[in-house]
Amino acid sequence: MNIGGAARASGVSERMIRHYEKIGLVPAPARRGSGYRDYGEDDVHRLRFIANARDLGFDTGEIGALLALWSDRGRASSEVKALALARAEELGRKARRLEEMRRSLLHLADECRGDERPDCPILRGLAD
Amino acid sequence: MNIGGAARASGVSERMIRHYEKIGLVPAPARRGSGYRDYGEDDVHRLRFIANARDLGFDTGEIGALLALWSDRGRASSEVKALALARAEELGRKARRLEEMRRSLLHLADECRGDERPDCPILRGLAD
DNA sequence: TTGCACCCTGACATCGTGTCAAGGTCAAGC
DNA sequence: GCTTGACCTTGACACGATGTCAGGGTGCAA
Repeated sequence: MNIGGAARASGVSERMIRHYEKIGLVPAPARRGSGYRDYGEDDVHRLRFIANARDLGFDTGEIGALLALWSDRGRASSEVKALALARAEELGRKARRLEEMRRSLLHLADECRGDERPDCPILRGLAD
Repeated sequence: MNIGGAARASGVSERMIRHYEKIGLVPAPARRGSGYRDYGEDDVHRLRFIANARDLGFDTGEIGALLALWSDRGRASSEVKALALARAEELGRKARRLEEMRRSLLHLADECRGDERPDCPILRGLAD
């Protein structure tokens, strides 16, 4: 399978497939005589794993760790669970931070009449 | 005031002050004979405004718009309010997305024993 | 005068991703 | 066999916000 097919099958863009290859997240595939990359089902599977992990907010370092665990038949599930829980914790922190910013903004907006007059507590709040 | 003083007074790093100057978010300040940038209170005030807006998650484009409204004595507060509400809405979307990712992860982790055995539904979930 | 803290510009790095350019390859249809 | 269009190759530039480093100039105090 060419890179375009692997991209369609995995949901990872060609650009990112080449990128993941460069940073070592996926192995360099075999090349045809033409120089074209040649992917198999295993490669696509690995790419889909990466796409899923990325969609869950893991960064490339964490994905690398997960892939290593995934390929390691002897790993303990506790390692994976620890990674997942740490990631969940961080996601929770980020979500709370965003929610806090949102409340601050809504609070400011609440006090703003939103009419034709220039007076606006939002700008005053930002200027403090 | 030199750039270091402005940085300390505003909470914006020297690096970012120069950056904001380059992209036009703050005016180029006067220079001393030595070439040193020379800042006044107004500059610091503007930088603090930027720091606050940035902390609320506005990107530089939005901050530029807010600054223009801030400096415009005749603006209608409705414009500012619209920007703030749109930003709040986007923050809410992001927070919900993070929360959703977090729940997915916790759900996977919940089904994982987290012991010495290699069997792990988290990895199986990622591989789908 | 010496030394230290400060300033200047410019460049490179990060991270994930897009896009473009210049060129090679392949398969289908004529 | 040749043309055409879709696909592949590498490399480079870009974003946005920020850090850091290098090489050199300035200002002030002891």
